[in-house]
Amino acid sequence: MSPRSKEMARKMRGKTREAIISASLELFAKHGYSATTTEEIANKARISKGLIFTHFSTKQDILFAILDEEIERILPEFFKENDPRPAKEKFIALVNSWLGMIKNEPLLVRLSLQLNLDDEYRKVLKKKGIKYFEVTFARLSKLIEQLGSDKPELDCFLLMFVFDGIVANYTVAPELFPIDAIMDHLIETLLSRWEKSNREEQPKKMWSIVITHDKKE
Amino acid sequence: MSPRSKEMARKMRGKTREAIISASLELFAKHGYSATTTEEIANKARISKGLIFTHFSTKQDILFAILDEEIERILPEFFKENDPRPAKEKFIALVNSWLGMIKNEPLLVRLSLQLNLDDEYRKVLKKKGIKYFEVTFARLSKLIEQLGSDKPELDCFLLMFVFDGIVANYTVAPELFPIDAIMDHLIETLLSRWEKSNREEQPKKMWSIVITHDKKE
Amino acid sequence: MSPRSKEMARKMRGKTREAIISASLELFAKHGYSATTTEEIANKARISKGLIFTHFSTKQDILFAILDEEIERILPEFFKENDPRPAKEKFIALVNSWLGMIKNEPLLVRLSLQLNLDDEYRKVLKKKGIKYFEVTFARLSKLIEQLGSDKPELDCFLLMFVFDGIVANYTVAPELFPIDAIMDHLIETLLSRWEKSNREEQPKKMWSIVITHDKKE
Amino acid sequence: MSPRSKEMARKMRGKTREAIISASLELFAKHGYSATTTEEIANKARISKGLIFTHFSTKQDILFAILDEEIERILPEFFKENDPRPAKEKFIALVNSWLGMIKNEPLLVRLSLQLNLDDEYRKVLKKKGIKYFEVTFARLSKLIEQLGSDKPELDCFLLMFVFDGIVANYTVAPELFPIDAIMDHLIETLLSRWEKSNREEQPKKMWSIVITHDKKE
DNA sequence: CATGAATGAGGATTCATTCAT
DNA sequence: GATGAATGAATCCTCATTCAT
Repeated sequence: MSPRSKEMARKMRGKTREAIISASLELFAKHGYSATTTEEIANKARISKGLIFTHFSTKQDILFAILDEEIERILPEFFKENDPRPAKEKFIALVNSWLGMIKNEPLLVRLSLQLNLDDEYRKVLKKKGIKYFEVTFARLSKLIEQLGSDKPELDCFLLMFVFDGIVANYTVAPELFPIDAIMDHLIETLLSRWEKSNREEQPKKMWSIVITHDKKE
Repeated sequence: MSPRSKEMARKMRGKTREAIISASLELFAKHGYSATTTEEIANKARISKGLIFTHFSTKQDILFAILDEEIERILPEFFKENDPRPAKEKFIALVNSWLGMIKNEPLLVRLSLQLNLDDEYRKVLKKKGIKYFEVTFARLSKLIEQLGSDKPELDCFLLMFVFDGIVANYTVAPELFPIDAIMDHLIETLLSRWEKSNREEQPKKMWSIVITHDKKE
Repeated sequence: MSPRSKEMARKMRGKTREAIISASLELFAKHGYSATTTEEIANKARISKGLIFTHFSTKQDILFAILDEEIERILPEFFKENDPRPAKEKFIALVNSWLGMIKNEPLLVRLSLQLNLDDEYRKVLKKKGIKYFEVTFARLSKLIEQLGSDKPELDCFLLMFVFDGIVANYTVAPELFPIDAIMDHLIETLLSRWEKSNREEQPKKMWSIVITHDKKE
Repeated sequence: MSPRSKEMARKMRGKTREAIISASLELFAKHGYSATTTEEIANKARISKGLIFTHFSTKQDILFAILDEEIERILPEFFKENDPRPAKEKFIALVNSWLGMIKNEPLLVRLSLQLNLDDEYRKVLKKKGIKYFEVTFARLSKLIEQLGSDKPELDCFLLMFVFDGIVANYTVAPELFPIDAIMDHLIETLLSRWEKSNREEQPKKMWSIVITHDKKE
């Protein structure tokens, strides 16, 4: 008799929206954004194709919503300022939260990595995530410096590469990579080096890159 | 047709084929396989759309040809057996050749990483590259062990993650990442640790992962 | 439900119905029937989309209701029989009421003209308005004859063309066309000619159509 | 063996383009732009749906091409300057060419009239046809003045209304309207009036518009 | 071999209409 | 009656692939 209450309607919309985003995230992450069809999204979300477009005006908008909302949801963790703990604890906490993010949101980080490999979407990603990256890099390298590294920026790049490597491998086949042990091992290696590097001489350069041939074009 | 013109034709075909593969590789690597159209390939290769299909029966065949032929072209380097040099030299050579591959064939490794992130193509990739991965992993971890690592497999994973991280970043924006210095730094760190690890006690575990919340669904 | 509330309901229904018809008429007339969506109608009528379909079973039914009810509302004026006034007064009254209709119901006549230009809807229109047209034509040409025209049918066509021309122009940009002056001028011209044509000789044919080229197809 | 010659290819494209434009013109004119589907166009043009979009990037582009190219093709006739003939001949020639246009290009003028009734497309039409209208109006009213009319602008409007009325009726049912006779009659009426108006007094105003009721809203 | 016009299945998006509340 | 979420057929448009030349 009475119309569906506003409250109810809003709840329905929210639920559907969630379903679309969740289905899209999984499909985008696993099959790629371009290769995912709106029909697949509708099927996975168990809704009709048309309903998608009452929530998002284009397929691309779903992607942007994921980036905006989901990444927003993930990031705050990295921005805790005024952490009073000693550098080492903060460093370990940061690494932990990073690794935790990969474990908790494998689809999101997998999608991010994919988009980062795409000339078109890397720009979008950069715009949305730029502060995150810069702040993280700045904070992390400062922490590393406080921990005794003589080359904090190189160590910082190294960590970030390792994280991307983990994303590239663990998120697609978690059972194959003992990432906790690997990270344990890396962190121990780094911390022990940094502790020593205060007292010790750096070793000489022991190797160098040899480019065997140049890529024609 | 005289034999000569037949040969000419083959050479032309070879050239066209090369052009298609080269154009496709670049486009696939930069915009993704799905997002690349055959028209874009034809334009970049400066041929007509139809000609593509006298060389490849489907778009997917171009991708497979890239994987088969190009990856084949890159890999042999890693399979030199019976290298008489000492372990450290061999290790450094291997790392070098790996890094060289990234620098020489950024498009190829970028594409490989992309495909690895795709549920469908990862299988294809695995089929084609499986021996490469296993052999490399086995050989590398053995080398690492010989160099004194007490956890050669973890170190090996670490190195492979770093390489994927380099691919994920350097191949899309080479100017931003001083990968030589970073690798230098990593190798030094590892080698110096391995050298010491024979004599020294391992540090206690200093950290651990804490998963803050589980992903619903 | 008490009779009173039933009546209320009918009144409400009537109001909603009116709102739908009024909104539809404006949108159909300005953007075309096909280009108008039910959502636009609902928005303009300030009701929900679903409510439209408790009053009309299809979008086309709204159009038919407009044609049936609104045109019905407009037409009776033209059918006053037994008007005892002299022919000239009746003629002027008819022209006046016609012009008044264009001014009072620009949307309705604009929509009618549009539908008349559409092969599919012209039939519908014809069915609904056929008597109107025939009766008007018959009556008007008879009046014109009484006023002294030697070619009452041609004059009648002429008048009807002018009216359509007015609809085609005035209803979309009323500020640009001084239709009163134009009609004044036309009526004077016609009346003065008819008055004279009783006494005078008709002029010879002074011109003729030359079709310069036929449309290929 | 050899590829289709450029010449040949261009001819094919041109033919297909013509077919699309011709089919679209007919369908747009008869069923309306919005109500015409690309599938109908393809069917009528006897081509596949996809081929349409190698010639026009959107359905709207077909419409614009029709307006640009076809109207361009029709108009020059009206712009012959420096016609040395006397005013009356020029006037009759202009009316003739106008009527000829309606007879030769009924679809085009019918479509134009339709678009003129649409708020959105009237703007487009105005932009494309603006000079045509202004120039025609200016020239025609000047001619009419030379022919002795004391109200050349009103007569000019009148003529243009009649033409729109002809378009609105003749183009949809040519068999019903003896437009040659009607125009004959109109032109005679006008010419004879203009000839007399030099000598005679104007008749008094014999009628006036009475608006019976104002449109609500 | 080479071209590019042509095809048609498939993908994104729209929209009249239905339905649970 | 009233709402607006939901549906799915229809529509516009894309693109891998074919084919006549």
